[in-house]
Amino acid sequence: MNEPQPLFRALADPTRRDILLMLRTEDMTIAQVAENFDMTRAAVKKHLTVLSDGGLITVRAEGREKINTLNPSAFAPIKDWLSYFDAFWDDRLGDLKSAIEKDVQ
Amino acid sequence: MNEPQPLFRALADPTRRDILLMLRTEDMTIAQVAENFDMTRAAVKKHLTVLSDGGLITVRAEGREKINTLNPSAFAPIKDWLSYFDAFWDDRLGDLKSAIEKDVQ
DNA sequence: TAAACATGAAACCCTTTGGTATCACGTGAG
DNA sequence: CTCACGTGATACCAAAGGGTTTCATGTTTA
Repeated sequence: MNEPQPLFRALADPTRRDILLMLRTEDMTIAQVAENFDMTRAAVKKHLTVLSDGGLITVRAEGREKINTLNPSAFAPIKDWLSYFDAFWDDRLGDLKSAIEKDVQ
Repeated sequence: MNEPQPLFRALADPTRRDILLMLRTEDMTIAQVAENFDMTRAAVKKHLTVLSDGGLITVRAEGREKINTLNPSAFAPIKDWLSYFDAFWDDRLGDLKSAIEKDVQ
């Protein structure tokens, strides 16, 4: 449970990763985000939906505009997943240590 | 340069993420990996190719077998990319600090 | 109220992707 | 040498993805 799939999916596209980088410095409307890309507002809106599905952004209405805000805490599951491979490092270092010790004898 | 796209792409599929987790404990042939999934060996081979393109595994021939080995150092670019959002945290905390100080006056 | 504006949503198109089945090829064991 | 075995590669298929166009809806503003 707590499926990280929508999160990994959201990060798999370079346009979406660029959007996230943009949103670090300021919240933006859909139109503002779209200004920075050579594609239609509709296409950008689709990307924003995927980012929202992944929990990476939150959207709030402000009059007729929708303000998109970065939600950096959503990166946690990815960091957690990556940490599985930190343990791997420890194991390998352990193996190396054992091998060396065995070799010394 | 040093495009992380093949890396993000490789991690976007749950089957490929599971393969990586398997390879933490031991190197495996294609057939061995395929035993753990309900799909053909050809399909698994495709996933392994994507993982190799992303630099996440290395493959060596051993007789008529191909041994797939995890390459955990390949995760570095993802960690680097994620660190862009650690800086964001610092910025926001700075903003909060400024807001509080202003509020106190 | 009427018109401009920001967005939502659906239909459609082409490409990519995850999967299959099939056949060819190098390697190992009788 | 033969034949089974592990793999590589290709053609093929259905579904998903990224994009466009078009139209509908709610919100300002003149």
